[in-house]
This record gives sequence, structure tokens and C-alpha cells, in this order.
Amino acid sequence: MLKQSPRVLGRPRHDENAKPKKDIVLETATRLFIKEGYKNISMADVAKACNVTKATIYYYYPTKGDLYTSALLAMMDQIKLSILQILEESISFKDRLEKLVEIHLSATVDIDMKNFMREATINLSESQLIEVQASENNMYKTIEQAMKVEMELGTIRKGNATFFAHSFMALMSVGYVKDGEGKRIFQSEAMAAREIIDFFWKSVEK
Amino acid sequence: MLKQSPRVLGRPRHDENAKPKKDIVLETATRLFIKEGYKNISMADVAKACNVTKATIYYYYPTKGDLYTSALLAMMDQIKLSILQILEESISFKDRLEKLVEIHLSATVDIDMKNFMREATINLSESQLIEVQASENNMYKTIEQAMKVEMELGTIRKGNATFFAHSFMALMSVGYVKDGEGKRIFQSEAMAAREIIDFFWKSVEK
Amino acid sequence: MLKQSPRVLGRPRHDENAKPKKDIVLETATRLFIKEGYKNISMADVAKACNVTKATIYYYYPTKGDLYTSALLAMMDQIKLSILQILEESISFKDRLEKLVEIHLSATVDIDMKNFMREATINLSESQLIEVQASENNMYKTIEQAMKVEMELGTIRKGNATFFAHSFMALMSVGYVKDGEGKRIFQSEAMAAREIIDFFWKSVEK
Amino acid sequence: MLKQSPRVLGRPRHDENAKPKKDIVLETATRLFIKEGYKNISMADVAKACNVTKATIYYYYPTKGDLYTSALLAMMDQIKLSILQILEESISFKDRLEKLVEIHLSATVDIDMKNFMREATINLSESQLIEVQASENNMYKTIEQAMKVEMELGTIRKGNATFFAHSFMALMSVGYVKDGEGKRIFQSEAMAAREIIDFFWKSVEK
DNA sequence: TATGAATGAGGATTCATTCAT
DNA sequence: GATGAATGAATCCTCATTCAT
Repeated sequence: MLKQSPRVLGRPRHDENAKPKKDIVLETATRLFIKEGYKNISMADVAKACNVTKATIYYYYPTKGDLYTSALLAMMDQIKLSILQILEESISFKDRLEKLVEIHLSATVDIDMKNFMREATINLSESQLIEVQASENNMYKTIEQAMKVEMELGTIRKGNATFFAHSFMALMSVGYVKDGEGKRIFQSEAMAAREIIDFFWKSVEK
Repeated sequence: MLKQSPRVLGRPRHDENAKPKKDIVLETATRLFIKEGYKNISMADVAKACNVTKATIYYYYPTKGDLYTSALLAMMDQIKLSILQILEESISFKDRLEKLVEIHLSATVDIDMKNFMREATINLSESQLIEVQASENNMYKTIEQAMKVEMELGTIRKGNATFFAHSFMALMSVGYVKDGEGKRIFQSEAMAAREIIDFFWKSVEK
Repeated sequence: MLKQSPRVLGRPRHDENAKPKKDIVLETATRLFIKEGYKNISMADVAKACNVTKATIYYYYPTKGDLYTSALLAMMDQIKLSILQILEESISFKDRLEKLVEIHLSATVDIDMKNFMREATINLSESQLIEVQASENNMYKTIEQAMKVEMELGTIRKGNATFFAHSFMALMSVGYVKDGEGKRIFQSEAMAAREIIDFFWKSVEK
Repeated sequence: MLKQSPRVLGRPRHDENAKPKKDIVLETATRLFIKEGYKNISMADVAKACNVTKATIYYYYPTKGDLYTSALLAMMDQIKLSILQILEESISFKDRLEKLVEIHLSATVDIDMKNFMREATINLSESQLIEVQASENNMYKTIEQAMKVEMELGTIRKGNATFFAHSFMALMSVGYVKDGEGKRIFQSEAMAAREIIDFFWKSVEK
């Protein structure tokens, strides 16, 4: 009788293409935390979604708070990067902002920073929280910096750049809004971006 | 050292001046849920804060979800009422909006509707969720309606009133923002309101 | 405008036909306990089914155990009475037994005495248990007595009357049995009674 | 006085001679459920009796219903096996039945299948109940099958084999009966078995 | 007679975390 | 590296019972 699944003997060669397990865990956890929040996702949930055991996760991330911290940092880092990239393009500032909004609305289900920061405040340790806050601040500073530059260039009126940056992010999140019947109020991300930036621009133009 | 006398079983003697316990529970729970969110507040926490036992809370609210639902409904109702009241005053629309922002920034720690709705989505039952969504919708409709009226009156430009309403609320919540060092970016609620409405008004004026 | 439901003023005349509340409670409780057992029925369940408050039940029955005790006693008493009545009829003993079986299979969903006695043993106080056991014994003694009489009369063979009585009751409960597909193994109570008594009779006839 | 050393966290050192904890839990739970029933035994009771924590039990059995289901299945399986074994012996059918009864009366405190099935019906989930019912059916089918064989062989009269099987089990449980004073009505399991089978045999012999 | 309000004790279940292997 | 086995503390919820009215 034939053996069912013939496997090569000995230690399996490491699959070069396989992602390190640590990264799989982080990505999976990030996705879950975004969807359901810190308290609604258990370490068991993450483990199951990764097809590993809880102990494996603890091997890489000493506490749940650390995993959450790592997830937030990675996420913000990525957002910051993508913001930087778009802001560097050589189209008008207004067009850059519009592109930024469109891409973000397309890329994610409502990543609400305020939410993550709130959960961080409540659930993380002091040191973890400081890390996360620094990263968030960094992310906002990126936009703030761009606002300052454009103020200097005269593209937009002079004003409180921090306030402008936060207003921009706040308005961006309106793109996700659904009305009373559960329908998006915009037909596409592109249209949402257009309307949002038109609105924003009126406030900041000279 | 004196032992604290343990509460007694049975119906307590009624104090005419006392607030109904059901209201105390609701108010306390609302406060806690606002501060820490659904999952971070246990029924035991609420009970302790009310100085009653858990069973007492269950006497009035059959599940934690029901308590949360009631808290949200009451809160939204109150917000809606206060919005209505301010919007009815006989000062200019811009001034009414400014007053609205100032009062809300003063009255509460960041009541972030998006947050509550998110927790509702994740944690409530279908029927509870529907109730809460209806109430939220109602609240927004109040502002939307005012926007429509002012569009007709020609005070503001014609546009998507739903979008205007949500943008207004989104910008309002910028008033709570703190910068990298944990300092509020506005010195007072009045100043925040002034700046926010100036910003908003540029977007909506004719 | 008309008042909605005009009621007669003053204390309502006591409805002579209305059953005393105490009896309603007992009957309702008995029905529930039979269907679901002691532990699966809460005082709240009973109260709800009676349309009164828990406190009302406690007004009549000082503890849940007392309510259960009363329910069992009433039930056994009634069963004993109906047994006595049937056994007194002037038809052959075999026919009396058959009638007894048929009537009991028709009257109730499987009233399994062993079950009640077990729950009594586990949940009742010493004194309550003694009462119930006495009553159960009494019920069995009724049948036992009949067996003895018939032994004397020569209708059935001489043997252990206690054993006969219990065998009779055990066989009676086979009438409720369902097979693997959930179908009753007898088409009617009458047929069940016939088959059961035929079976029993073979064992006890001379 | 010595404090009992608290159990330590984490995976305990493995003792080769020790029974798997999963089995210990199942056996203990079975014993307790038999004695006191589903609702009267809490997970804490089981845990205490096993000298493990509740969490350990949940590690192996995801719900109390699952534990009960497993316990019933194991029990019925064992009973079925022992029935099969005895029925295969090369002594007369009547002797085999007698042995079967004697062994069961000796082996257990009144394992009342009807009781377990009732608690199952009330407390288990649909799917759990189906499993248990299948297993119970299987157990009865074993006896039924033997009855059929003996009918063919002419050892007993032809009749409804399902009814015979259930009657047999019903009569067997009479062996546990105690009279009014709490005394068993038979002096020994052997005598009970003898009397029960004599009784049963009269009903089924040709 | 009847009830509304409240409690203390427990019961099922979840979860972050630990540790020997 | 990765895991299986186990825990302690908490969480939501139920329930028998009590007592002023």
C-alpha cells in the first residue's frame, strides 16, 4: 500500500518566498484590529487567523499591547510614507491633496486615527502609548509641514498649520460616511475626494 | 476601624428627594462609556460607580447591550435637543453655529459619534443597532435640515446638505485635538469655535 | 374626548368563578416542573407564566423547594386518586390495569416518577424530601395493595407485590418511548396499553 | 499552618504514569453528572473534583454541553460494549440476560437513561442532542438485535423487538428500587437479576 | 393581599499570559 | 522557533430570596 502523502525527508528547505512568520502575524493583527478594535480581538483570534498558536505570537510579541503598538506603528509609518510620496509629486497642491484623499478612501475601510488613539490611551502602557503618540504626531507633522510650505509659497492662506492638518484629516474621514439608509453619500472615491477637496480648498485658499 | 455597614436585602426605604436609581445608573453608565468605551467598562464598573450591585443594574437594563443602547439614545436625544434649541435662536446662522460648537466643546470630553457607532456596530444586537442608528441619523438630520433651510434663505451656498452636516460635525471634533506635546491647539473653547466656524464658513458661504 | 377604558369605580367585586391565586400558582408550577424539571424552571418563570410577581409566589410558598414539594404532593395525590378510582371499577383486573395504563398515557406527557424523586433527593430539604417520599410510597402502595388483593383472589400468581407494582409502573412508562426516528413505537395509547398489559399479564398470571 | 502551594502557571512537567487529564475530566464529570444531573453540577464542581481549574476543563471541552455530551457518549458506548460482550457468551439467552442485569446493577448506581435523555433534551444544543440520541438509539438497537436473533432461533416468541428491548431496560431499572423505608427490595444484585429475568422471561417465552 | 426594588451568591465562559518541551 | 497544556482573574448574566410599602 502506498503511503498517503510522501514528504521529503529531513528538514524542509526554508522557502525563500515565504514571509517571515513575524510579519504575517503583524499584518493579520493589524487587519483585525482595524476592523474590530483592540478589545474585540483576542490573541486567540489573531492566532487562528494566522494559523499558528497563541504561544507563537507571544514568542514574537511579549504582550498584546506590544502587538497592538507594533501594528499601529507599522500602519502609521506606511500611511506617512504614502502621504510623503504623494505630496512629492509635481502636480498642483490641490491636486496632490485630492489624490491623497482618493487613494486613502480606496485603500482602507475607515482607518480612524482618533479611534486607534483612544484605544491606545485606554489600553496601552505608558511607554507604549508614548511610542504610538510620537508616531501619530509624526504622521500629522508630515501634512502640517506640507501646509507650512504651501503657506510660504503662497498657494494657500497663512493660518494655523496644525489646525489645517487636522481639519484635512477630519474632512477626509467624511468620505466614508453613510446616510440613514446605509448608502454611501458619494458614488465613488473619486467623487468623494473631489467634493471634499473643493470644500477644504475654499477654506484654505487665499 | 469601623466596618462599612453592608447594604441590606429587600426594598430600601424610599427617600423622596432621591433621584430614581434607574436614572442614576443611566447617567453613570453614559459617563463611563463615553470615557472608556463599551468593552472597557464592565457591568461591575458601572455598579461600583453607582454604589449598587450588579443585580440592580440588571433589574433595570436586561443586558449590557441594552444599557449601552439606552445610554447612546439618551445622549443623542440630548444632543439633538440642544442643537435644536441653539439653532432656533434669533442670531445669524454663523453665530448660531459658533455657539453650537462652543457649547459642545465645553460640555463634554470628546463625544465622538463615529466611535460610539463603531462600538455599536461591533457589540450590539441587530435590533439594538437599528435603534441607535435611527437615533444617530435623526441627530444628523437636525443639522442637515438647518443647512437646507439656510440654503433656501440664501445664507449659504447650495450644496449637498448631508455632506455639509457631516463636515460640520467632523470639524467640530477638531476642537478637542491636542498637539504632539499634549497641549490643546486652541486656548479656549471660544477660540476653537471661532476658528472652526471661520474655517467652515469659508467653505459654505455664497 | 372619551376616556379610553371606562372602569367601574370602587373595589371590584370578587369574581366567584376566579380560582384562588394560590391554586393558579400551584397548577402552573406543576405544569412547568413536569416539562422542564426543578432546576430549569426559575421562580421568575413561574411568576411570568402566572402573570404575577415573584413576590406573590413567595407570599404563598416560602421557598422554591416548598413550591416543588407542594406540586409533587398534589400531583401524586391526584394520580393516586385516579388509580384508586379505576381500580374500583367492576371489570376484570386485567381490564382495569389496561384502562389505567391507557388513561395515564393519554393524560400526561411522560410523568416519570423516578425523575421527580431524583430531583427531590438532590434539591429538597430533609423534611420536604420525607414528605414527598411518603407520598410517593403511598401512591405505589395503592397499586401494591391491589396486587395483593388479586393474589389472594387468585387472579394473579403469588409473588413480591412491591416488585409487581414497580414493574407495572416501569412498563407503563415504556408507552412513551420513541424509536430512533422519533416516532412513537405504538400507534395509539389504546394499542400501547393493550400491548403493555399483555406483556405484564404473561408475567403475573397463574 | 502550611499554606497549600498554589498551582503554577504554564505547562506542567509531564508525568509518564499519569492519565491524560482530558480523560480524568471526562470520568469525573461523568460520575458527577450521573449522581446529580446536568444542572446540579457546575463546571466549578467538576474542576474542583478534578483538582484543576475551570479554564483547564474549557481547554478540553468548549462548553458545558459538550462536556455532558461527551460524558453521555462515552457512557453509552461503554454500556453498549459491555452488553455486546455479555450477549456473545455461549450460555443460554436467559442466562445471558440475567448476567447482563446482574452486572449492570452491580456496576452502577441507577444509570437512568430516560433521565439523561431528558436532561439532554432540555439542556443541549440541537447538534449535541442529535449525537446523543443517535448513541442512545445505537445502544437500544444492540439489545433489540439480540431479541430479533432469538426470535428467529425460536428461543423467545415473536413480537415487537423494540418494545421488548425497552421493556427489558425498564424492568432492569426496577432493580434499584427502594421501598418506603429506604431498603432495597432485593437482598442482592444476583437475586434482583434472578427475579427480574424470571418476570421478563414469562412475558417473552414461547 | 400583592408588589417593586434590591441583593448576595453563584454559574458559564473568555482571555491574556506562562512555562516545559 | 514553535507549541500544547494550564492558569487566575475577570466578564456577563441568573437566581432564590428579602423587605418596605
